[in-house]
Amino acid sequence: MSGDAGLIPRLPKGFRDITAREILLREKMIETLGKVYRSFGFAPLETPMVEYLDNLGKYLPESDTPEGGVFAFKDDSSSWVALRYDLTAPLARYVAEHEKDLVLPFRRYQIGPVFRLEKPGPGRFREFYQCDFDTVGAATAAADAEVCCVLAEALEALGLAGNFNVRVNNRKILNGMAQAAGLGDNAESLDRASLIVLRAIDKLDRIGLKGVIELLGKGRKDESGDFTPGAGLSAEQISLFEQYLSASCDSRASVCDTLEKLVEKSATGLEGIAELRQIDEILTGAGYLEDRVLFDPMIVRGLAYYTGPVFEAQLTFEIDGEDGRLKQFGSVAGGGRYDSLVERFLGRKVPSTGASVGIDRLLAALIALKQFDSETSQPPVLVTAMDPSLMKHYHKLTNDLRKAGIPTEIYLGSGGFRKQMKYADQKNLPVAVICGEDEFKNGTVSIKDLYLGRELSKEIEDRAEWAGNRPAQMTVPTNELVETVKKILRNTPS
RNA sequence: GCUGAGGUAGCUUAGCUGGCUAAAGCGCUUGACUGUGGAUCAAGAGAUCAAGGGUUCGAAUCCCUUCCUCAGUACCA
Repeated sequence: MSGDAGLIPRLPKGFRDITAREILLREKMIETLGKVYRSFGFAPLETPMVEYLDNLGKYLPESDTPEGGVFAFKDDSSSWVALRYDLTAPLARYVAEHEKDLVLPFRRYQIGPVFRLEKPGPGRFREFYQCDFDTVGAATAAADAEVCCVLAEALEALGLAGNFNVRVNNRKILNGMAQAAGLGDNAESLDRASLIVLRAIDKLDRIGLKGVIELLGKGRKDESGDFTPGAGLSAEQISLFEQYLSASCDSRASVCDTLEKLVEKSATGLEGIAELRQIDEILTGAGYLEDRVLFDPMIVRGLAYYTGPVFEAQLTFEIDGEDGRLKQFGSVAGGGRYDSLVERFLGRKVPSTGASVGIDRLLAALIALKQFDSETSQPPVLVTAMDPSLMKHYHKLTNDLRKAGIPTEIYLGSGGFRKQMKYADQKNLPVAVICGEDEFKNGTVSIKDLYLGRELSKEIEDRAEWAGNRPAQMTVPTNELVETVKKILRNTPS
């Protein structure tokens, strides 16, 4: 808020700076996820952050201006380009463009930032990381089942075993319900009422059964007084959906049985059930039981391009929010089958399925679980610069430590020795190496264990004892520097 | 997008029925301590009270506009 030069430094809305600790944790996560993806045969791919707007499918039909939700601009030839808003649309472009060279089914994973021009919220930013994996050109339920396996393995590799479940539903069943209720009999495009119904079901966990039923009927007014118009269904139609909504997710088989009765009049719906049964069979055979993968009729997942099974991974624990309230993490990954995405380019369907892990929320969860806490990188040892004329020597000491694999920095700031110690303390460094005139003359260095010193200071009241007796400090011959520092670091909890 | 609540030193806040030089804690700088972090003590720096306009003799305080933040809600590939 100062801006003395008249220019106010500020970050664009919805973006954030990410600092060391989080970056290191994220890199570790990415490494883990990549390893799991590769173990299933997915190969990494990188596409650029920018694509032509029409390739992403985000343009307004009448004008050539972009639809909301994307960062778009014109390039030097006045073509509209946009920052990618997910990794699936670029994949479709890639597959269509290199169709002839690819061996199908094509498996790839991609990890990187995506951008959405939306209202940011807590934990929701306009730039965030996605870790996608997809299988392109595989139409069978085996490919869908595998997506569930990858998600389960990925979350377990991150140390979340027992703290998550993967939930599966099928868009064909949802569409079948709409048909059974006499809403839209068009399996491809949904009418207005069906849209509202699907959105309402998606909100079940947030607004409750009552809220959903209000949305199926006339509409719903929320706490803030805002009114959302409903689908305007008849009492009869609503009661059909009520049965759907009260379906629990016991065993996968029983979910299929329950839903089958509700959609028995819809061919699409029955198709969806059949697919789920196949997925169940494969998962069960492969040892992915209900403790890891559930069938959940309430999963809807956006409304865009999904054509079959849809997936969502949820964390099942809660943590204390800053305000003391319990906070749920909710969905950390999602995906589904999309058989029509490549069709825009090639004119024929290319059956594809996959999912995306949202790194940022997962990272927050892992931090909350203290999963990674002690594994951040080693903070550096500080070589202090007491006597400027010995700078050469300090660089030599620094180098010796660095060559021994110990991260080491040399003090480069201004100010006296006292300030240097304070610097080391404030940065929470573990060790300070001290070499003044005296040490240098004797061919020694002094090494201070700052961690131990911090502990000792709790007992010491007296300044003379603290400063004068040099607690937690030892002087050794210069050639013992590396060994001594190593020994101290071994005993320092990080 | 809609509804509501807010923006006062780096941070957390007080002041808000208009009235001395806008207050405190934490943090920061310096010294006591000329080669030693913490603790203690002392001194100091730091705020166009979010921005712009209006009412008034006088505005952090009242009114309008914009921006930003927070909560809920809508949309969301």
